[in-house]
Amino acid sequence: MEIELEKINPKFVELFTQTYGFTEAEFALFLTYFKPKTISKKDYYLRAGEVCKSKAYLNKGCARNFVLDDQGHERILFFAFEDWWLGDFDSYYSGKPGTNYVQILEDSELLVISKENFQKAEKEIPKLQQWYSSKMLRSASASRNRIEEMKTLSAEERYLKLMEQQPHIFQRIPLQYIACYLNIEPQSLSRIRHRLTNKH
Amino acid sequence: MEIELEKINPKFVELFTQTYGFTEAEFALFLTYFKPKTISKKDYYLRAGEVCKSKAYLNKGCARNFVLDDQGHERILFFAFEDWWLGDFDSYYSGKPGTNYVQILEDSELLVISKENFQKAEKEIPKLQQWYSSKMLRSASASRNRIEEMKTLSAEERYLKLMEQQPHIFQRIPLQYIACYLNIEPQSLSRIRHRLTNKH
DNA sequence: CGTCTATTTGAATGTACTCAAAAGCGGTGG
DNA sequence: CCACCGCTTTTGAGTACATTCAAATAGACG
Repeated sequence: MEIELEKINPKFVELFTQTYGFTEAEFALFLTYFKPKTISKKDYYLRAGEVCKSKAYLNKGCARNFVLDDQGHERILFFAFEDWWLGDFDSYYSGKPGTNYVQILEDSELLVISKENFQKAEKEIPKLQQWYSSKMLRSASASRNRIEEMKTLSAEERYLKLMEQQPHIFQRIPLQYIACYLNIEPQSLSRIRHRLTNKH
Repeated sequence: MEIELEKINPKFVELFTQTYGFTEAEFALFLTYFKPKTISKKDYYLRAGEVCKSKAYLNKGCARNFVLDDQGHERILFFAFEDWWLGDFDSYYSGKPGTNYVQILEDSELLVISKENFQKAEKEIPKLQQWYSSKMLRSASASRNRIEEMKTLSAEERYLKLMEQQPHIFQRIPLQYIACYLNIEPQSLSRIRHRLTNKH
């Protein structure tokens, strides 16, 4: 199955051709390693217990990445939108069954590249390594920042910060999931929102 | 200044010669890039605002890595002991001034390697890259796990988990710092400990 | 011994929680 | 188009955990 260039998010093309300087030939080769895949709302790209054997570029749609805690409650680690990559980092690199669920929240289009194909691509296009080691760095750095936020901020402050930094989330994600992401009970989030709107 | 092999933590030697298969010559070369440094209790290896231009192996002693939050309160990210590496990851890789303080808690011996020397070493000993990309992975993974803990566990549970997983910390680190690390007020930690000892 | 810091104890407060139920919203089928 | 069902969000009441402010006690160091 061929991937049609017109249907690909321009950011994808830009990332590899501009930022990482792929030649046209390299980019075309790189693309051949991907397979398009569509997943419907509420279905899963990945479940805990599975080994994550591919990276998936989220071309269109959105998803949530969560784990289950000891009591079986969902804990949302992050939401993914267009131009994000889906997967379970730890499982992908360790080759062991992972703990992450990736559930699709809107009918989505993915570009999936298997681990084998990615490794081939890496050998043929060494620039690829720069891309993912910088991605790794940013991911580690983002994790550290999120720890800080969870430790430092009150529920209300976490809500306000999210509103300020990623207001688009509120356009597409149900409040209950946002509450879970912020580690607030849905009832409490509702009260916080009530309090804030009545303040002014 | 030469580094005396006998004074180096055997784990350091083992890591590079065994785990990463450095030849004797490679290891000897690698060592020449390091400079020993001693820092006294309460002094700093690194302060916020400085650019982190080196990696430091903590050969002996211990340290705490912290940042200041918006209100100027210290937030301890982790403690470092023998066989850890000190620095500000983000600043090191970005080349920009960092946010981390690294304060020495016991008179310590470091082996310091500058960014330039490390880059030289990388070129001469390609195996080195494997080492730090796997270090990066583990660090990112550890960060994600800590997010989970902070979100999921109560103050008492966080305390008990630390007691179970890293009891040695309590031998060397003042309770106030442990409280800060666990994101608990020192008074609350004291009460938790009181409650738990009286339970039995 | 005196000073400074760390730890403990006391009392009052508040934030976010739990349990419970009502209201709102969206989709489906009659 | 309306009625019903399921799911999301809001509202209410009571509770618990950890906090703050304040002060006492204990420990470390010169």
